[in-house]
Amino acid sequence: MALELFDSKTQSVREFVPKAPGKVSMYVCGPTVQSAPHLGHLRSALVYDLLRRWLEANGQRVTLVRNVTDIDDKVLVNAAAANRDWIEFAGEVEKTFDEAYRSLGIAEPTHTPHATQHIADMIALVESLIAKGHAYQAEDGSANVFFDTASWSQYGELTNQKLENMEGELENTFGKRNVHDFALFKAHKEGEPESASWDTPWGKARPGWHIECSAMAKHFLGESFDIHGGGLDLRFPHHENELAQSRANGDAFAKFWIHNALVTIQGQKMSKSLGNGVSVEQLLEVGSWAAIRYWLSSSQYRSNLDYTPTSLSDAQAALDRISGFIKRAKLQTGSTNVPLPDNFVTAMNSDLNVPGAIAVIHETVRAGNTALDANDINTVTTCLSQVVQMVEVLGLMLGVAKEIDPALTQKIEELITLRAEAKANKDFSRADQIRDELTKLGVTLEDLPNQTIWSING
RNA sequence: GGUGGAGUGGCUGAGCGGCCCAAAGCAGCAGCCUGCAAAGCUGUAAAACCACGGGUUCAAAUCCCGUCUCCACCUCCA
Repeated sequence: MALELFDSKTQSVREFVPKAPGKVSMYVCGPTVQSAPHLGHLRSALVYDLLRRWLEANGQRVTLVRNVTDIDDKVLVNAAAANRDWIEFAGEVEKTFDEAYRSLGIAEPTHTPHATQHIADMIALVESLIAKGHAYQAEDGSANVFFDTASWSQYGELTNQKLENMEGELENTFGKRNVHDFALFKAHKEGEPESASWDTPWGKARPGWHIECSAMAKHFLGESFDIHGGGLDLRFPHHENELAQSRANGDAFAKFWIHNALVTIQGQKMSKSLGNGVSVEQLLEVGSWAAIRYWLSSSQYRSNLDYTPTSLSDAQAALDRISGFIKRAKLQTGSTNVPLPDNFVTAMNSDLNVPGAIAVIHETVRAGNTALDANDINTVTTCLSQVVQMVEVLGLMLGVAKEIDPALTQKIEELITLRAEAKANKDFSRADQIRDELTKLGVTLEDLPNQTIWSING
């Protein structure tokens, strides 16, 4: 079965066929680096990481572009509030995103363009739009440049809206012809840093938010590409405007629009503006990065994902079940190359049903555990191989190879040996005493029929 | 006012016309294992009348109509 994805422009599930066989081009809206990431940003990045992994697992060569919006009103405002140079500020915030992505096992995109490095591309695109009659310099003579929504009859096609039904800004400001027109370039304002504007044919200005994605997508992927992704909250106006700009310019733009649903907390959207975001620091107090990744994968990407106090501990418990099987099975056998289970493939191909795919992992773990009990090594080998490969595709086992201080390892193993001796001598109070000691070190013991294995920090 | 989406067991969360008297995980319970166990495993066991009311169909959680509730977007947000 082929991969089917929900295209939010046509609002239908369609078979995904890349325009160039074997190659997939994807553009994903990355963060505006105005403040540190919260769960929602991580979910978004993870969704496209999973899509990319699945495409690659199926032999596609994926070119993934994820931009960084490093010039924007909020960046300037937040930098000023922190009394910092905005460029440094944006760079630092970006680092916190990179760090979180890396820790979550999200692979680096093929390209990570920054808005400030593609001003020339944007100017060229805007000049072209003006020449085609779809954009204009502000009526008030400022360096503001707007997209002329009235000139583009298909405006609203992405979100199925009509201009006359839309609420607009109450006041028509900055020299727009129409309240729904949106900025392509914003004129330099008094009090803003000189470094935050560029010389353009219309005067000193900085780019509007939407134009960067159109320009950078075209720069890296061409006029037409396969997939455009981003958070559901970007559908309008951001993606609608991107589409309008690019299409009005004559570019075919994205063939599939993918929108990931949001992370909620108590049923409400987690967002910077609501200030209810759960930060990475807060999460790491209750769970590991692996638990965060597992949890973020545990709902289909088009469903909301509600954060509850037990979310991460539930995820950690489920993950421990999988890693426990892998660890035990590896003591008995190795893994070989086997095909992924059909159910797993079907789930992944069904609009990236990752929770369905995870269910298959658990089913396979159960089968493997049963086989371990029955000493059925052939089945154990098959299950282990399948689990390892599925886990690999989903990138679930973060930090499996985490390093432990060799001296500590030695101490732990000595204690385990002493405990085994005590047990052999039926000195159980001594054995329990040693076990307590290990518990204090954060070590959990697991007594197997013929040996004791251990893990650290739960 | 407009445009989308959602309501499934104690919790999380799949399924979207028959394989569903509803996957999977967590919690719980029972059993196994164990010197014991806070660890591990298993479940032929238990737990959901799939928001509510109508309808279509041989067959509905899944389709249609109505009602209620909730969420998102139309302003910066993944």
